[in-house]
Amino acid sequence: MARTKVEQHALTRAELLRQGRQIFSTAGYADAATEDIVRQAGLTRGALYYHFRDKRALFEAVVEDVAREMADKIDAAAIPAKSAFDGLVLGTHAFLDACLDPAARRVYLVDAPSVLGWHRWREIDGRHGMRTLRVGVDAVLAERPDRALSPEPVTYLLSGALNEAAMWLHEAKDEATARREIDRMLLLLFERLFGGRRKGR
Amino acid sequence: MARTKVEQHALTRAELLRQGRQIFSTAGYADAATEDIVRQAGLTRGALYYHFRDKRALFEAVVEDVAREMADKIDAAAIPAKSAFDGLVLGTHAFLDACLDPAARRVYLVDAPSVLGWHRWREIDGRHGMRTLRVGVDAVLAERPDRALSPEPVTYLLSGALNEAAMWLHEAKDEATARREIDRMLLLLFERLFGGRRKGR
DNA sequence: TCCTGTAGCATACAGACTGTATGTACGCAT
DNA sequence: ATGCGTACATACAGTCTGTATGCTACAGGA
Repeated sequence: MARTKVEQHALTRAELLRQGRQIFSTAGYADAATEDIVRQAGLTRGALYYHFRDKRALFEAVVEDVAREMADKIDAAAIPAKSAFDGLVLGTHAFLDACLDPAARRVYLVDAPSVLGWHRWREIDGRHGMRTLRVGVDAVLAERPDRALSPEPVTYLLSGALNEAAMWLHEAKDEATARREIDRMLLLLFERLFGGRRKGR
Repeated sequence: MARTKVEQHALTRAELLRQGRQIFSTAGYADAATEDIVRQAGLTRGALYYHFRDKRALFEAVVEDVAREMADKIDAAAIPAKSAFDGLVLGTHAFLDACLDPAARRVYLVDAPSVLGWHRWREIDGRHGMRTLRVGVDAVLAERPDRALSPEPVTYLLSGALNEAAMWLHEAKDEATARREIDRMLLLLFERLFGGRRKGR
C-alpha cells in the first residue's frame, strides 16, 4: 500500500502505454479517441496530457515499445544460430512471428509511417527492426564475402520485402500454407542473393 | 461560354481531385483541411460533399488517380524492352521515376495504407502498380522457367523492396549516387533471383 | 510535527474540423 | 412558362484535441 509518487508515476505511464497500444491496434490512430484510452486506464485525459505532450507523443512511445520488443525477440531468436546465414533465417522467422501481434502490423507497419512521418519512422526502425536486419546482413557478408553487394541497399530492400511479407501473411486464406510458402521463398531469395552454397549449407 | 451542366460536373470534380491531390501531398491526409482544398478550387465544402461521400472518398479517388498514372507510366516504359527481363528492369526504373512525384510517395506509399486500411490499399495496388510488377515477373518466368519460384510471393516481396527503395531514395544526401546504387543493386537482385544467365542454372 | 510547495491528476473551456441538413439558383425538359 | 432536379452555398450540430485552471495528497525542510 501507499505507493510512493515515483512508483505511481511509472505505473500510470505504463498503463497509458498499455491501453494506448490496445486501442491504437484495434481502432487505428485516427479513430482512437484519447477519451477511450484514458477511460480503459481508469483515468482522465488530464493524466494523459500530463505524461505526454500530445496524442502523437503517446503514439510514438507505443511505437518505440513495439519496435523494441520486436528487436529483442529477433535478437534472441538469432543467438542459437550455427552460422550467420542461419542467424538471418532465424531472425526473419522471429520477425514474421512477432507480426502475429496486431500492434506490430497496424501500429508499427501501417500507421507509424503516416502518423510520425516516414523520416521519423525510418529513424526509429533503424534503431530496432532494421538494425537487427543490418547486423544479420553484415554477418552473412562477413561469412560469404561478396564485393558486388552493398550492405545498406541490400538491407532496406530486404526490409521492405519482409514488411510486405508480414502484412501479406494475414491476408491469406490458409495462413499456415502461406507461411510455409513465404519461408521457402525467403530462404530461396537469401540463398540466391548471397550465393547459393558456401562451404556447404 | 455557358458550359453545360454535365461538363461543369466533370470540371468541378476534376478540380477537387487536383487540389485534393496537391494538399494531401504536402500536408498529409490528417492535416489536410477540406476547407483548404475547396478554397484552392474556388468552391465551398458543399461542393465537395456533393461530389464525394466524405473526405476519405475524395482521398481514395486521388489514390486511384495516382495509382493509375503510375501504372500507365510503367506499362509504357516496358514496351520497348528487348526481353521480359529488360521489361522488368525498365518497369522498375519507371516506377522509381514516378516516385519523384511527392504524391506518389506521401499519398500512395505512406498515407494510403493507413487511411484506407491495408486491405483496401492492397486491392487498389493490385489493380495497378503490383499488377504491372506481376506481369513483369510472369513474363520473366516464362522466359526463364524456374519451378522453385512462385510468382505470387516473389511479386509482393519485390513490391515491398521496390516501395522501400523509392522512399529511401529521397532520404539520401546525394540522390544521383543513391539512384545509381539502387539501380545496380536491383539489377543484381533480379539477376541472381531469376538466374544469372539465360535458361542456365 | 507542522507547514508549504509541488507532483499528479481531474475538471472546465475554447478552437478546429467533419459531416449533415437546409437553402437556392440555374439549366433543361415539357 | 413552368415545374423539377442538379450543382452548388450556407448554416448548424457533434466530436475531438489541446490548454488552462482547480484540487488534493504526499514529500521534504524547519
